[in-house]
Amino acid sequence: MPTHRLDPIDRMILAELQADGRMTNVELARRVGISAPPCLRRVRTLEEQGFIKGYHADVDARELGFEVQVFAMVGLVSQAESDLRAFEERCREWPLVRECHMLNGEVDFILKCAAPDLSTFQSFLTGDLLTAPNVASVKTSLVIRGAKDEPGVPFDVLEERLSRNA
Amino acid sequence: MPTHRLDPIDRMILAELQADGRMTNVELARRVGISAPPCLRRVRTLEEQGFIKGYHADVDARELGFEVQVFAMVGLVSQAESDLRAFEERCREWPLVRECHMLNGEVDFILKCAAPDLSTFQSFLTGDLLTAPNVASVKTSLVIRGAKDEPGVPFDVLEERLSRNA
DNA sequence: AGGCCCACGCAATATTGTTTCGTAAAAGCG
DNA sequence: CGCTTTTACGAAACAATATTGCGTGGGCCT
Repeated sequence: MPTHRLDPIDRMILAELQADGRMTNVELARRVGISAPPCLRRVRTLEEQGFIKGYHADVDARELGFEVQVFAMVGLVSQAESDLRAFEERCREWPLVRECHMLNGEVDFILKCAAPDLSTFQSFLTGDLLTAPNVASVKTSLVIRGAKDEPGVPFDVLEERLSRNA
Repeated sequence: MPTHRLDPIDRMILAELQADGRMTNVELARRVGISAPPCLRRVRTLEEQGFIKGYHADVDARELGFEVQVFAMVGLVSQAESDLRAFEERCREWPLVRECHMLNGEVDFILKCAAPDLSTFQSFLTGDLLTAPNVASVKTSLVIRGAKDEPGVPFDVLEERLSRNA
């Protein structure tokens, strides 16, 4: 079990790498105010302990030809744990499904999907999702436009909170 | 206007950097089958042309103390363009709101929110979101657990599609 | 064919990543 | 209160990578 305690420098590192994941280590070290070697050690530790799960380029879906983005609200017939797991596993195998979250309330899952065009999504919807075992209902909403898409978490909220509890 | 045409190597680069945004350029070059200098030139071009919008570390929200993730479905009173813009602008200023997408159908916007705990989210909900001008209704759903969270777009779907149209 | 234009690869240099090591400050203990 | 242990830092040395400049070969138009 790791030492699960992050000091202010660790949090700065996470905030910087969340904002720019390709920053060089020397630049990162300069920004958080320590020299390069301990900075790199901290980053490696944060990766090993799972605070950093990975690094990803943010590609422009529309420019790449994925013009359709859809949120799908899915209700299941059975909410037995094994049935929930089975549905989640199916979602992992569908490449059009980018995110799958289990929710409370009347809807069981929300899916974020990306497709090159509407007909591709429609054939996925009718051919895969609606016909999957245990699926009771699906309500889809097309994304007209994106207004905000920030990665990860708001570190400023975290810092505020920590200074209050200090 | 750029030459908007991506060859197979460009798409490979995007796929690799989406999967691992911190890959070194020599490793990337090795994987896509060209030498390092032209590979770096391609990456720079993809960045300048906007195919790559940025790089981000994927941090573990729960480990960091953001235990609550919520989807909020928001309906507005007026859907006049200026009112839509005004609401979007407000979302950009709320740090708890990580994503904001405008939808078709009965719901106008879907918001993905992250908060350290339920009470923080509740005070945002009642103090900010519900009392914001022009907001008619908000339905929130807590995320019980995440089942899939893949970044970006499925490149294998794109390649399939391109080979069919060839 | 000839010439132009890209994009490539090679080689050289600048910058960065990584390991090693000595030191100093903080935490635990007699 | 002083000692040991632990932990993290920074400087230097080394390895690897990023970046630039340049020469070359293939596609393409006239």
